[in-house]
Amino acid sequence: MDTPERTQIATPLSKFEDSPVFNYINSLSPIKPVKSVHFTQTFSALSFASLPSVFTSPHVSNLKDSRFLRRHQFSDPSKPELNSEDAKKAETNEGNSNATQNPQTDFNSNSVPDTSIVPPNGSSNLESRKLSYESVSPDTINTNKIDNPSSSIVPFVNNHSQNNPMRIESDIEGMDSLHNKEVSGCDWDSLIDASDLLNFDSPSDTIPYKCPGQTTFDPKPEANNDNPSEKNEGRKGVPENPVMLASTSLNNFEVAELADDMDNEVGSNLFRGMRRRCLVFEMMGSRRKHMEDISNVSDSNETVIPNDNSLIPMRTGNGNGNESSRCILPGIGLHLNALASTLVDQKVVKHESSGSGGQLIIAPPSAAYHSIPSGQDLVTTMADAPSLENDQNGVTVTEDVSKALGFVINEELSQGSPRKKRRRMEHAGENEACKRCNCKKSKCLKLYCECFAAGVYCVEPCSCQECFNKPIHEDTVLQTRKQIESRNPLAFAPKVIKTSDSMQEDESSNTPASARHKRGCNCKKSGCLKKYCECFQGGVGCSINCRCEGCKNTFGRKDGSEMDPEMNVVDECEGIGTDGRFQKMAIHHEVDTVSATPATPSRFGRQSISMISSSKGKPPRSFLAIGSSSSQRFGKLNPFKVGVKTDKQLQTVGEDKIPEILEENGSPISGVKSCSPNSKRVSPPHSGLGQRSSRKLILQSIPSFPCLTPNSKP
DNA sequence: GAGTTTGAAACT
DNA sequence: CAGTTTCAAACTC
Ligand SMILES: [Zn+2]
Ligand SMILES: [Zn+2]
Ligand SMILES: [Zn+2]
Ligand SMILES: [Zn+2]
Ligand SMILES: [Zn+2]
Ligand SMILES: [Zn+2]
Repeated sequence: MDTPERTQIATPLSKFEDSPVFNYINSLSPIKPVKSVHFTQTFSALSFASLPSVFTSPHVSNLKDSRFLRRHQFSDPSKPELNSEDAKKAETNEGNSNATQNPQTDFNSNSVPDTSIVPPNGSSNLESRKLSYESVSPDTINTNKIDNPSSSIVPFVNNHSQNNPMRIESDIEGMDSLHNKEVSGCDWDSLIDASDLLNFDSPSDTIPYKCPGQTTFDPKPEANNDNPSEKNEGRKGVPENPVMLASTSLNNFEVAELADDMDNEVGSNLFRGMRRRCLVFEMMGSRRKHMEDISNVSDSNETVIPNDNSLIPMRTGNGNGNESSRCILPGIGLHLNALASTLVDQKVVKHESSGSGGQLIIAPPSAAYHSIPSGQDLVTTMADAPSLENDQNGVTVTEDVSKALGFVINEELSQGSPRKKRRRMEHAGENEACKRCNCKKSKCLKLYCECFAAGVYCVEPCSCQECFNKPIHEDTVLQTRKQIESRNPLAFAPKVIKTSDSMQEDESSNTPASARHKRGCNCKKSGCLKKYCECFQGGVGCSINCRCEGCKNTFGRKDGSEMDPEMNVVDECEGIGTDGRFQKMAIHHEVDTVSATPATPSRFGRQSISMISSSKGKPPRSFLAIGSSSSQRFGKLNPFKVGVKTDKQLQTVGEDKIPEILEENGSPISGVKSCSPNSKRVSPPHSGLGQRSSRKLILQSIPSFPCLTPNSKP
């Protein structure tokens, strides 16, 4: 797969010089810059390949693979649609409470309808995936102009490359973010580590849509199926908008949560407006983004209105999303919370720092996201979420959103690691991709259950029996969770944490993979070479905490000998994964480096490689960071909004922080606060790296379920 | 898909 | 905390 993809990319690049399309596009759109930017954003993930080349060719090759993977992931994201739907619903609800209904129901319902779409995706071929890729991200742009995926790609790429340089110089901060994002985009790992924003951005922009597992390749189908239909039915320009929306909504959701907890005030009115913007954004597309970015102009309302309209249609169009929804359902979970918190922090920081310049400041992040819009998006997101929550209907909506978020998050995570997700498809990927647990006796109320362990409710794809891990039994679920947490506060914490022991810091360096399993493994017969080993499954080397016998962990033996991540990756991707599934965590220390300088290709590559993904779309398990404030969320919103990562990737969490959180977090708020401090660190724009890293930390910390839970517990 | 292996989770 | 049982995933065929 990789190879082919690369090939394609290469082709595009070469083409793009010729790119009649490019010219054509330029001529078409008055706002060239925007477009270019737009492309960039959208493409960023896709076009990455091209970008990297700009920076440095060497990495590119390595990155490409990962990038490709990412794309797939992105494209996969049929989920976004769901999000979009949710968003729509939310809006609709505001106006009318039709859509809403039951959160649970929504969950299920969504999943069901969605299904139809999914199947196609699942079956979709790699090629189709590719196409979807192109079509998906490009959608915005393509919609009108590019009919052919391949052609569209080329133009994008071209623009991207050209634009990028421009943007960077001009935008400065924004650029950084963007730039980073792009870079990071290329490597999910980096995203994860480095910037929350990045993560969000990429995922949200392109990616976030389907189930993690499924997603791998599905995207295209979605894009294809959805886009066309949507275009015709809903808005044209927006074919992909749904995705965008979805992502946005996700973001919003998170934000909203935070906002609620932290500051509702901030957003209410503004946010609402913002939120619409976001939608518009998505809908409108890149254009606006560009505009804003470049000119910094704030836009406003126009967009919003269209969005609404579009949104509605979108919702309808969700059909596509439906499939994703299935997958998504599973995903919803704690992850969301974690992400949300992260986002919130970021947002907060932004606001504070930026003040009037907010937009500009925001822009950078957004850049990562879309370009400028992102800033708005963020805001909007916040606003949206809150509004939703506030509104009773909102509850339902919220759930939906959360779901979407969860997915997104998942995807992000998964993406990060996943280079190899693609594989998951294998045969039935589609259906199974989403599949989750298969519990027979635990009633999905014990950690045996992957869904429960991941902090997410069981969904349709689950094959569990006598399942109590459903929204209907929220009380029971929460209660059980508390009990388990009381016994082991870290029970729902990510299994893999970033070890900062020796290092610190940012950049420093560190050893390559400084992540490790929180408890270590106890393998006796697997040699830590199979997924039986949680360390291996998490894509991390064994540590001193491991009591394994005959450890041969390719990610690193207890002491130290680390193997080449690549090897693992390769193996994982193809070799190990017979199934195709491998999950790895992405641990990045220095995404910055990467983003900032392509210079460290090798390192970068390795790191990025470090993560891998799993094949199937199973719930993330504990590896993933789960929703942090589950307790609150559970109480307030949905218990399991947790996002599920697609795979089981592990999330790295800052060890230091985790403990703190656990201890401190008496309440979700506290958790947030803790985050905020981090965010502050991050806030310093100038130090792109630093911020990212800090953000990363935040995320990590947040993710841990424990944070929230701890609160509940004495 | 059924059956086996495996190591974590749960229990004692 | 260790030993045992239970459990569902990972793996094998
Ligand atoms: Zn279960
Ligand atoms: Zn389940
Ligand atoms: Zn279940
Ligand atoms: Zn092991
Ligand atoms: Zn180990
Ligand atoms: Zn080991």
